[in-house]
Amino acid sequence: MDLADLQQYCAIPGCDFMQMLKRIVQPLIIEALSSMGVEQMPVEKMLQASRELDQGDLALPCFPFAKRLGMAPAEIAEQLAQHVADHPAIGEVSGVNGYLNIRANPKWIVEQLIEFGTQGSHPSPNRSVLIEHTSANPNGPFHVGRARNAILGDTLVRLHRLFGNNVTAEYYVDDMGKQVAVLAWALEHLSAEDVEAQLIGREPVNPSWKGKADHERVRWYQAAQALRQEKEGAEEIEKKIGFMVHASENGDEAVLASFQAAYQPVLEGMLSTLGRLGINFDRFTKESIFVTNGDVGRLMERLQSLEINGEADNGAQFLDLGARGLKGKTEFFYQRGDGSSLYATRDIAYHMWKWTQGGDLINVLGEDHKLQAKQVGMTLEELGEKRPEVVFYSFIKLPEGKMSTRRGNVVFMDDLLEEAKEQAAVVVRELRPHYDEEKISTIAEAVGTSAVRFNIIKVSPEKGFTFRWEDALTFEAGSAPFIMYSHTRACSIRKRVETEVAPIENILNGEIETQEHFSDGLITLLRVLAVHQDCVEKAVNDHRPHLFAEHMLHLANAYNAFYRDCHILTDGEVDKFYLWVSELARGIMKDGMEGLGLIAIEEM
RNA sequence: GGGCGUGUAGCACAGCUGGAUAAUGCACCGGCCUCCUAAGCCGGAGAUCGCGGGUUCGAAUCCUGCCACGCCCGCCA
Repeated sequence: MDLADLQQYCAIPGCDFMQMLKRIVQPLIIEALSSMGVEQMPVEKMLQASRELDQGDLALPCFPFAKRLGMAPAEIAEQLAQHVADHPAIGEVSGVNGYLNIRANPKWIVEQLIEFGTQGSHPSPNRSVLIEHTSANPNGPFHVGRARNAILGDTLVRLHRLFGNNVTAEYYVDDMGKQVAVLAWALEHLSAEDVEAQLIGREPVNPSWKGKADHERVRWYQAAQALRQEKEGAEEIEKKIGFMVHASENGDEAVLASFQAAYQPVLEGMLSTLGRLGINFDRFTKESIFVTNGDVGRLMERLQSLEINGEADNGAQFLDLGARGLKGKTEFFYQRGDGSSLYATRDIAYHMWKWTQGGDLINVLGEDHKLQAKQVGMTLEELGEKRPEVVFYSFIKLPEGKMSTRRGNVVFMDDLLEEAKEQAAVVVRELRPHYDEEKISTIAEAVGTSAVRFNIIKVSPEKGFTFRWEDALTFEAGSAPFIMYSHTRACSIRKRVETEVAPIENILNGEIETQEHFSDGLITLLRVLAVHQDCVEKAVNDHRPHLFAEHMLHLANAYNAFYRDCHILTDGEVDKFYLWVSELARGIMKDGMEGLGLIAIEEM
């Protein structure tokens, strides 16, 4: 196979280096097998990335051939190794323990990296996606319990962008529910004194957040919630709030305006917290617009004409989704007896609108929304629309139990970030006593926020997560600072080469000559670089960012091995090839960190 | 009761489209700064993969039963 063939393989979407190698090796193995008398085996499926990296890059288990050949698998593997033809891409072929192991020729990997970069000639997918995430009710400060949605969602946004997709990050603002009504009622009816009287015994607002509306106004919300629990007066309050909710659901402009006045500053406070984590949105869509613009009304009419529609005694409308295979409680109510809409109904209208925006839809939701999401999805299909893709996650809880804004047992993200920064600053001061306070502050902020994000994104979303301060504030291997540190090493080398030798561009222009000798650290790094794009793709397509987080840990670790084995700058002399590898890795680390929302500082 | 999810070393966590000695970090033990930032590197010890059956040449992975934990099963949002 010559270069032209290789390029052809590279033009296949989703083709990374391991797949290229596989495509090269596969026919050679089929040939070798047939020379041994084995035909028509699904080699493509059997040939896999090796688990034992010491043994090779690709492995073919030979056990299934044993019966046909009447030989021991170990023997087959060994013989097969003899029969596989040479190829420049293949470094070594061996038969061990019944496995045929194929090692890529590091020189070949380097040639591919030089020719194509880590992305190969991978065409940018350029798919449009609308990712809706967070969408937390604007009734109080962002707490750690809500953070998983935001961090997961934002990382998905970033990874899609890294992959080349066109992303809109959207926040669906719940501006008409009971929670907002409670907030609006409280702000209108309670004085600051009333609120504090109600919240005696609870922690006061952290002085650091005085004047931040989310922290201030949540007190009103909590006071109102407490009042609603009381024996006296609760009924009256409930009536008023019910009236407001009702009015909002019927699209009452004045009530909606009062809601907005109540929640907007809170929302802005939450967004500033998210901004500190690098989380931003392209668009905010208010739930109420689908009521006021008539979409919800039209939707309910359409739903009523469906054959699975049913009506309760009081006139409430539902769909019998049992007829479409839903188990358990099959009645899905979308309209109250009084004709008003429900949250899910508005959500359906919202999704129909989202589909008109011209992109695939991805939602990030807590596991408590699973049933609801299923009902919404089934209804959308019933209407001839597509279902959105949904990424679910388990809740973050505290060691002492579930978090709740209402009850006030929460860890605020603002406090966590402040604490993270402080802890990081302690470490920087200790490790780099010569840095001035301004520099320490910049580094500590980057390290603190990155560590918080990474701590949450590195575990798979369906796994329950217990928040622990000591885990969130770990800055060692396995954390964001570990990745950041490897990157600063690469930056540091770059800086030294530039100041002590010459501008990098001058050194790296012209041919890069590969070396004949490849040390362990170099090979380790090349291998990780070779699978990078594949990791991005997998994380994006499977909605599993934690896989990419783990890959970045591997990359940082591999860079450290390379750093150990391959000295770039020795006595004022630059090893051009090593510098090229280092610069390639530096760029990939930087992009990858961007994809995870980690801040790629150059010194720490 | 029904649906969905989770259960892997002392702790945390990966692997789950079946394949080798179950990966990684913390904690623990030992080694490495006259050498590009030691937030690092190298080595060691530590696992009946919740429990029982089944399918298979081969099971943490698939099927099945059981146990434990979480979430959901509102004309709430």
